[in-house]
Amino acid sequence: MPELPEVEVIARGLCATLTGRVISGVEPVDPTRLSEGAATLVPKVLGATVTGVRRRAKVLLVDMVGGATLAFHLKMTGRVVHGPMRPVDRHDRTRFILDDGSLLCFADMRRFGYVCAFGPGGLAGWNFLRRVGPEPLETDPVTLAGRVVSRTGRIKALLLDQTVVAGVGNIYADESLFRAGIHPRTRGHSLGRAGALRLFAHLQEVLLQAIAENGSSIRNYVNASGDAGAFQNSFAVYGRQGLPCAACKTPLAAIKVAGRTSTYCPRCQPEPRP
DNA sequence: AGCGCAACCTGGAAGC
DNA sequence: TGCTTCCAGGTTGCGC
Repeated sequence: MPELPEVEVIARGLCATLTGRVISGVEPVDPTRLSEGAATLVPKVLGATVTGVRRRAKVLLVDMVGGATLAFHLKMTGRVVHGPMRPVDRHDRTRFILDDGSLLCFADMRRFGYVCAFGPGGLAGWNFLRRVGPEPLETDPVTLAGRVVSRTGRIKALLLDQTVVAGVGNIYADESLFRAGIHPRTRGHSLGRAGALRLFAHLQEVLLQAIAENGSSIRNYVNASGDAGAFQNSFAVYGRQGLPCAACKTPLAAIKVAGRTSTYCPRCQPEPRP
């Protein structure tokens, strides 16, 4: 499940190999994964030259000469891989043929993800991106802390809320809460300035470490070249229910918060006072 | 505002 | 072996 670090790694990889390439063909293998009909989407990108690839929140953005942009939301199982031309695979959803004969393929087993295209300037009007909160790696922890200390909701829910802070999913929410010693059910306003600052400092640290390790490969994440990441080997809590805490050996516990499984250490992350 | 829950999907794992 | 059920989770939308 690509979160911020995984999408960032994909974007950096694609930026290196895709910049300067021209989109010379589009194969809408599964048109239901397009945000609009192929008849209107394809003309926005066909013949366009790629100027760069970047990430905003968990969305992958391919910019083109003239200001058009191709956007991919990978959701749970989506992947975008650039490589040699090959036959259509079972999970291929949209395929882009480039001027050097290579293939940019959006594949997604579970069909949650989607592709959209925006004409010049159109990206700014995309409601999804307009509502997304600040980038955690490009924002001062003081500013980020200010966005949760006045809220009454559970901190785990706030971290997952893309309008509060962009790009955080279940893995990095759990990992940063563990590092900060904060229970996932703690309310935003009871974190205190110091607690919130500590949390976002740890969030930045864990995101940077995950990017440096090429992201986390669980289920089927791969980067733009099809390679797995390594950060899953560094998980302290995610997916480790029942295993001993690395810090204190207490068995890690799992509870539901905001409808998601939250794994934490009952001793290092004590229950908030009600 | 916050929270719970269903829906969207598929495949792997666990239970019977 | 073969069936059913559960679970994974990003996002939206609905109701309380």
